Amino acid sequence: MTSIAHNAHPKRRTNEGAENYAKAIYELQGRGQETVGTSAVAERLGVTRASASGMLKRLADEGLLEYAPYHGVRLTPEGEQLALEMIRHHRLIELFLAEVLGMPWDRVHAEAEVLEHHISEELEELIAAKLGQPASDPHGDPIPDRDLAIGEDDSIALDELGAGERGTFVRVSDSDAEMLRYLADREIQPGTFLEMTGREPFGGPVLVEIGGRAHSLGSELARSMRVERRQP
Amino acid sequence: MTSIAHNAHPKRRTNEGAENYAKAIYELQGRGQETVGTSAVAERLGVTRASASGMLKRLADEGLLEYAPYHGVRLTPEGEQLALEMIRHHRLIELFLAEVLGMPWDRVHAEAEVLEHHISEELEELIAAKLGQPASDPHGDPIPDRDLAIGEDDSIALDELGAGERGTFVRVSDSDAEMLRYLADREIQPGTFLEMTGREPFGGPVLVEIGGRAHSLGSELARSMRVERRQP
DNA sequence: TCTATGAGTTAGCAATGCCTAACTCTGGAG
DNA sequence: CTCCAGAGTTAGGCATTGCTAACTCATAGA
Repeated sequence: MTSIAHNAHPKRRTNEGAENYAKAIYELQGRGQETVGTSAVAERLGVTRASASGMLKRLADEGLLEYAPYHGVRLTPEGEQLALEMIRHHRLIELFLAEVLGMPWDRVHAEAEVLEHHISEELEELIAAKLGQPASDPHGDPIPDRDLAIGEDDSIALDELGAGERGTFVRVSDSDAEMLRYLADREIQPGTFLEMTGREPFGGPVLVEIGGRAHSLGSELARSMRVERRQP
Repeated sequence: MTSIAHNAHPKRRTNEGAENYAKAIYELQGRGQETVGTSAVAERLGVTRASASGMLKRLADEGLLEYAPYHGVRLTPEGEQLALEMIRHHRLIELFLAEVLGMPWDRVHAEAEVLEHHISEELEELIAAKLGQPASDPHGDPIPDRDLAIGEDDSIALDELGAGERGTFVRVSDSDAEMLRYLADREIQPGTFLEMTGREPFGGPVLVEIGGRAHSLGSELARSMRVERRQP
């Protein structure tokens, strides 16, 4: 008699907490080797400092990060692998939802944020295959490959581009749906060439020309958009 | 300043427990109005009786089921809605994985079991649209429609078919991967016509003819396969 | 150097959901 | 009608992950 529990969830050890923290820390760490503070992690994840502090301590015990009390954390190689795995899931899912199911650009992030923790390795591979092993998601963010290698990012904020300089818009944060809708409405997508024509002072908008049309982009937006400088 | 926590998970109150219990009870209740026992629920979900007992009490407090201590539970209309919502998710996901991503028949169940709790209403609708609002999943199970109405099931177990009777194989439980592989190997799928030619006594195999070929199917399998009797 | 302030931590509690151990109830055999 | 076996429940834990309240630490300004 091979009676099997119909809906048995084998060893569903919920790694979701660790996965979210690892991803948040990875994104906050940036290129540098700087440590990340408890408050920054807490704000990013929308929890209190106390909650983050407790969690960071636990994740350090698990070997996912180096933790110097009162002095911040840094991911260990294992922690970084975990973060990259989640980022790969997230971006593959975003692209899949947009390409295959036609979900609007500004809504894929929220869906991917949940699903990234629940797809199997097999499904990840099927999605990647369906999309032809893509190198970047619909927002222009690079997708780590199967071995979790990720291209170096030499982009700068649009904000940092000098007047008269040209560049290619490469990506934008995927987490602000309003910003994404604004850009989509103006047909500004990753890959677009642009020229910085000038800027208003005192936090005023940035003036760019894209495809022959002049746009005036708010300073907050100009800080979120990443561009690759084009040498003249 | 509309600073937003990047990865904030709004009100992620984990309904997953309730969803799994509701689904299990729905499936155990069958057509009838009989109540379902604590042990049956516990076995189905692979938890102890004590765990199930506590959970049933809590779900009753939440209005998902009627609970008479020592006398079993029955879903309330709200509980049934919840169960049907999960069943719709589950079966749409199974079909989607098989049709769109080419995942093998015997592996879609496990993946759907997890994902069913995590897709948004919007994604559910996009999947249903992509599949053309399908009426049944790859195992032949009916999919509740958008309003959660589900076709009445007048199928019987293959086991109950008399010798010489004919029928259409309509579905099989999706939860035993080995059984599914066995059937797939023999090209026996929902929709196939068959004729019961006889059976061995004392729990022996059932003899059926399918597409001109004779098959001898184990009694456990014959109890899991559902057929619609064909009037001569 | 001293201290206030903000960053960080600890303590104690809550909700979910599972466990084992020990109890009680129900219903059928005698 | 009684009693017992098995079904069901309660009690007491543990792990996860969040919270508030109250504490400590680090450091920059005076």
